[in-house]
Amino acid sequence: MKKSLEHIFDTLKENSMRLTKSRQAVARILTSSKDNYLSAEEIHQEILISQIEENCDLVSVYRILNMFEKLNIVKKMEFNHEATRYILTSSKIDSRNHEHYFKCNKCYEIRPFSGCFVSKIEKKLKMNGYTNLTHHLEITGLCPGCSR
Amino acid sequence: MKKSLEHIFDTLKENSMRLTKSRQAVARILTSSKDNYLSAEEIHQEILISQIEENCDLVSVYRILNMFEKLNIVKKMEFNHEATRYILTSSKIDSRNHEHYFKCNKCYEIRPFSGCFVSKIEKKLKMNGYTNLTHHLEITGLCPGCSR
DNA sequence: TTTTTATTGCAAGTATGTTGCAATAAAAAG
DNA sequence: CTTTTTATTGCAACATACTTGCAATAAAAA
Repeated sequence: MKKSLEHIFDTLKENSMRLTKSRQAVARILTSSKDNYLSAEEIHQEILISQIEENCDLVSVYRILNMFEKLNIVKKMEFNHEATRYILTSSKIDSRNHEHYFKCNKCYEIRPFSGCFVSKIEKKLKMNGYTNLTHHLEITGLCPGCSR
Repeated sequence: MKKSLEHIFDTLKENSMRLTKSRQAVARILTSSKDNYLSAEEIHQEILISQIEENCDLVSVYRILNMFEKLNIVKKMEFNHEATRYILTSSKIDSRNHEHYFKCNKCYEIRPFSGCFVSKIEKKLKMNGYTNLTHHLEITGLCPGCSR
């Protein structure tokens, strides 16, 4: 926890970005929340709730998150037409380099899964002249806990 | 072409929906356009361009498309954070029951591809207690034509 | 033709952002 | 430890992709 917060601060310094209260607040929420996938709106709310002294406009949260993405501190996760969610690149989920997720429709938990079957399809496409391929896979349903 | 247009009109009658000019216009664009995936905005534009006498508010296009979806005339395709696209359920693309698409970033053509590798993953998940599974896969890049 | 009521068009609202610009605050300079 | 510089912020406004309420209109029934 502490570690990744310090890491974010270091990254900001290395890129000569100012260590403002807003940036500290966003970083703190990202590293301390039990959810590892948060929307800008949720981060904004958590900042408001957690500490009265701290304040950060939603617009700034968006700007900070976009900057964090450029600095490779967070990764954007776009689930269909929902609000973009942000995940720390240093998190367990991302560090294993998962690109695919299962999302429960009831508890909203997001779980990554390993094994990318899509690469097989991409291989085929490449052989047929397709280039610059990227993909996005998303499985939804009910997780074991919510299925009971 | 003609056939599917008549088919839409029949479906409306069967469900005692009025055969209004707006609905005819949307149906006409859906069945006659060379694109088989159209957004509400695009359908609206094509109506405006194609025949001066016909007019249909964008709001109505949305309402009509939502109704068409309920009557199983069209299917919604949601590509990431882009505008929803609508495809005729009677189209070749849909009738083969493809669930996955390749979308070219240059010419914007959407091509379905067969073979669902994802079902293997879903099988695994089901064995582990997951239920009500659905998935969405999307591959983007450059098609052979645009790669040259 | 008249009547009924489903449908439409307009205005306004919602969600999820982005952008311009003056005010503020972080870091550098003195 | 002030003052200065300029990056950052907050507010208002704009953008996109829709949805909703309601009075006016038009499709179908009477």
